[in-house]
Amino acid sequence: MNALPASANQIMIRKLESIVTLSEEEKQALLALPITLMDVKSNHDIVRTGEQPTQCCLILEGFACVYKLTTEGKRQIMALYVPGDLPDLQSLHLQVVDVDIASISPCKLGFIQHQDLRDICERYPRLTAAFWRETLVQASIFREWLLNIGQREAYSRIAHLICEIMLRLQTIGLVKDNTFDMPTTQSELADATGMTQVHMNRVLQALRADGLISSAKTKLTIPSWEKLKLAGEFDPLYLHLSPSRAV
Amino acid sequence: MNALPASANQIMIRKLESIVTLSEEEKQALLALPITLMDVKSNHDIVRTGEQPTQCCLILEGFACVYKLTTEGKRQIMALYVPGDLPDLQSLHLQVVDVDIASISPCKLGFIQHQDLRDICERYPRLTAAFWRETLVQASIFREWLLNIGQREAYSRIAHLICEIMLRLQTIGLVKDNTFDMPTTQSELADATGMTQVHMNRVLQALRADGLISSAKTKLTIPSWEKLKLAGEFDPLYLHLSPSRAV
DNA sequence: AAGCGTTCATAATCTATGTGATATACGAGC
DNA sequence: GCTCGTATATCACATAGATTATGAACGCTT
Repeated sequence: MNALPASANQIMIRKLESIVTLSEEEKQALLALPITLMDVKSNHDIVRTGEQPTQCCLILEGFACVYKLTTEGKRQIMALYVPGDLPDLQSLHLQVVDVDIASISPCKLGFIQHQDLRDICERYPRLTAAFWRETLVQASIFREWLLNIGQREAYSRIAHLICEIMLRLQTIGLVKDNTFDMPTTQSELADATGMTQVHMNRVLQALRADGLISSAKTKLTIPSWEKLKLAGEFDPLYLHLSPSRAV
Repeated sequence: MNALPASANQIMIRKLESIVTLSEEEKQALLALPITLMDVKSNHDIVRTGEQPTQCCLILEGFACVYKLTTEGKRQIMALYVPGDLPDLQSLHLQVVDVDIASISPCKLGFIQHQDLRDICERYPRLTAAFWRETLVQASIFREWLLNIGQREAYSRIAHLICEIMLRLQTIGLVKDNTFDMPTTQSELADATGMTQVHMNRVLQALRADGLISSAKTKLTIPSWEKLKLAGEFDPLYLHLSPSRAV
């Protein structure tokens, strides 16, 4: 654990402002929130099923995910988390964690004590609403993933997922020239979309062949947002972004 | 809309008590909450995408669901709601509804004004936590459904869904002799599990042949909870029931 | 009691996706 | 520059589940 730079709080503020409006006073309060930093390697378990955390995790750099395993060892990734996200905000009110949360790339994390969050929420009721709203948006994303996995075929399913990640990265300023860092393996994308790595590979190639995506190392470029959006039937309403951020 | 009987509030209290503990004072406050009653027929839209409700819906009798449609008209049911549930509690903090909510059987509904909920939450902060927690449990159920649809084969997928419904009905006292009312069509179950009605019919017959379920009209009987639980890999942790309710 | 809509059941055929195996490319450390 | 581990790419083949259709059973409504 290192010393505390101001930027961790600012990343959280920027994220919250993508879904709510904050007053100057509320921002000041958030800026004063103590955040403990930690670096983790790729594929590092951050929170495990059954734990009862006393703090929440904030992603500052890198990608993380929540997943569950079936008894046969199949893994479902239920969400991908990008900088600004609070993957286990739920633990503030659900004592026992029922999922595993892990990094899928090297990550810089921040940890915020539950007690500090409770205090700040008590003093600024609109922050309660803000954090609550954040958990509701997460739930909304789960719903959309259910639609995606349950009803869409592989091709548009992947297109939809890429649209979502791009838009979420955009709101925190991590997209430049339609290009962003996507440090996910095909295996992880497969586990996130309920398909096999082999099929993921096949379909990614189809998407490349159709000019919907192009990649170099972990950088992903979207030549035509409109075309990808169409292929993925993507409607960003479910992300509940502030009016200024909606696409 | 009819007159207000006391039972609507009590159903909500019973539901909340399955996931949190309430003080006498908090229960009194909930009992005083004005709830407007309404009866709706089967397959009636309760809330539609794009609406901005000023009230929340409470299921008192019957089953409801949230769903979304793809552009090709395929429907994914993302959740089933039973008496005690608040299907659109999210609308308290997400202005625009991004799903459709509909009854799937004749329902008795209660409506609670957002403002009344906000007032009661302000006066009793632990009720804020209770309602927030309820939305977090809903999110947890979405996550489990993702695992179910993404990774489990049809047979255990259906077994899992039936386990969940039975347990949720049990917490509000709607199961007697391992039997409960399940007014869902095979088509709706298919849409909830990401499969076709034809295949749902096949697999339901397999479950019956294996003695895991038996049905008469809309009544469903579970001869052996343990066997069904095993078939569905069912672990109720994700429902976050109060210790006394956990199975 | 005839007619109509809905649900359930069943069959034949088809296809998107899974399985398992292997090869190749890439990167990190020695 | 080699070695090992991990990620990507391919292939041949298998199958769970989709699709399309049709008939029977069961209320409702007229």
